[in-house]
Amino acid sequence: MSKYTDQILYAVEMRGTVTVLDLANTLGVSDQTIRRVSQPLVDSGDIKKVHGALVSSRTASDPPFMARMKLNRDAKVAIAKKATEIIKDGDSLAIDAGSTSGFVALALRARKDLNVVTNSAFVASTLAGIAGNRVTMAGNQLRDFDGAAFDRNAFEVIERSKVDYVVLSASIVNPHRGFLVHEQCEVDIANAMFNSADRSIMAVDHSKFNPEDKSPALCQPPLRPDDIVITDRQPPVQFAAFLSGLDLKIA
Amino acid sequence: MSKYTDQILYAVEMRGTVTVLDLANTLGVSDQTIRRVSQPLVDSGDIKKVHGALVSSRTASDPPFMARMKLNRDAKVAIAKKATEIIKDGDSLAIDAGSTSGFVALALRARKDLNVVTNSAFVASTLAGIAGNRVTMAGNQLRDFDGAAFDRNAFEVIERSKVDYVVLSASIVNPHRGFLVHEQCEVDIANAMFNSADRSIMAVDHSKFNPEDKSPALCQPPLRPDDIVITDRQPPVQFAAFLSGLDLKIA
DNA sequence: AACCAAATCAACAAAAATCAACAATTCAGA
DNA sequence: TCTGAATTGTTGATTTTTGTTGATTTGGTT
Repeated sequence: MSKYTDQILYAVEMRGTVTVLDLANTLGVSDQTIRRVSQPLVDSGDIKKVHGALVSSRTASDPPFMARMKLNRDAKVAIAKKATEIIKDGDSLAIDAGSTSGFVALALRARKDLNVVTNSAFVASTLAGIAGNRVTMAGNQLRDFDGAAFDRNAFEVIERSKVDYVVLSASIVNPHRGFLVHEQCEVDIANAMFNSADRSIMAVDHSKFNPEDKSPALCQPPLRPDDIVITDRQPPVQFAAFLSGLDLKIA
Repeated sequence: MSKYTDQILYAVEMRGTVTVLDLANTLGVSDQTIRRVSQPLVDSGDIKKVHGALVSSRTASDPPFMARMKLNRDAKVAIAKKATEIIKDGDSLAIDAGSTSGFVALALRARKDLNVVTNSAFVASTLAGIAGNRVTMAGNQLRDFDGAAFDRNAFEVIERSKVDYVVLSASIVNPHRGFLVHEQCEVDIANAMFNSADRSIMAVDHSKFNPEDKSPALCQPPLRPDDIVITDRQPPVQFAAFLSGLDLKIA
């Protein structure tokens, strides 16, 4: 039993399977430590081990929300880690329902005493597990494919909140139109969160920076000066003007 | 017993695990003091100690959510599987926030087009991922250790629902008093769900059938004739009278 | 079969946590 | 004010854990 045991068990149960390197990254320790600490868990049959990863010894047929989170996983993990360097214990924050935000929520399990309001059931259940956190789920009716709520209750709850940070995500970044998503309801929630927050953190991986992309999309609220943009690679030069004045962090 | 004992106990119970240095920091004393003061607590078994941290050793009646998910896992998996034989695609159901219910939710990922209302963020995010499901999260304010909601919104949402089945769980089964849980708010939610449902499914593993257990507890709503009880072993003979008239299924 | 990259393992050095002993501090009661 | 018990911080020795390095194994590919 080590101080990492609980977190390893949680990650394995939650995701069905986690690579050793992934765990090492999120817990901020070396891969060797993960191997050492997980050895007793494997011996006692709590979890199983395959080459490269730890897997839940439960019936191996339930990769929940995380399955969809495979895309650009490394980039998102890095971005999420960066976000935890900004957010401190005890901070209050709103988190949207994007997949990158899901990784931020997982990484934020390393923080404590957080005040969280989110419209994503995944984010809510991820962070509610940490004793000391106060988590508020905004909304009742969940969208089927990602468990996010966009009903009236969601807006009411968000609008009566006041938070230090809002963590937002985007599907596309366009040098002229800004951060874009596909659904109006997502923009509306983002706006409500944005207005409740002192400062915004926009988390987008490099694949979203596509100057050519002309697909129809809707604009997220324009960021304020000194709002934070976290990404995993230096964005193309076309975005220089658009990003000037923002606090760009490369994970 | 020192002036810090309460604070240490509180911190450990709240957070599940706290590093010694962390505690020293927040209490404004040296690490050595924390070790000295926590030593008697460790000796008396109130908390446990690992290298670098103190961890909660809460007894089986009230462990953190994820720990409970490990307890009697095989039994719960079997029970959950049985539940999926009763519940068909397209059914509507309410699910409470017990740990056995968490397994039922995982097993129900094999069903589709379900209408689900639950006050557990874990259950909600588990089932929201399935295309075709309509999932409603009842409640906004989540309890920290298991992500369950018991606020007014939870009751409002449940009370305006109408479902085929309610999946309930219990902490103890007593031959005279019935199915018991520890918190009044859990009973209240169970009652609300019970009243919204045509038929109840009570999911309890064999370890809960303890005729001796006298620990204080509150009664779940009394089941109606032909309501279903799923468990993993034939209950002791003392329960025969209590279970008569119910539809007992052994997984 | 041979090859490569990634993962694992073993072993040692570095870092962190623990423990024991002692000095400094607090504070109640004479 | 003084005394002595109890508590706390500090120091250095000891133990445990962790990171790193390099050799070895594994899984997959040509």
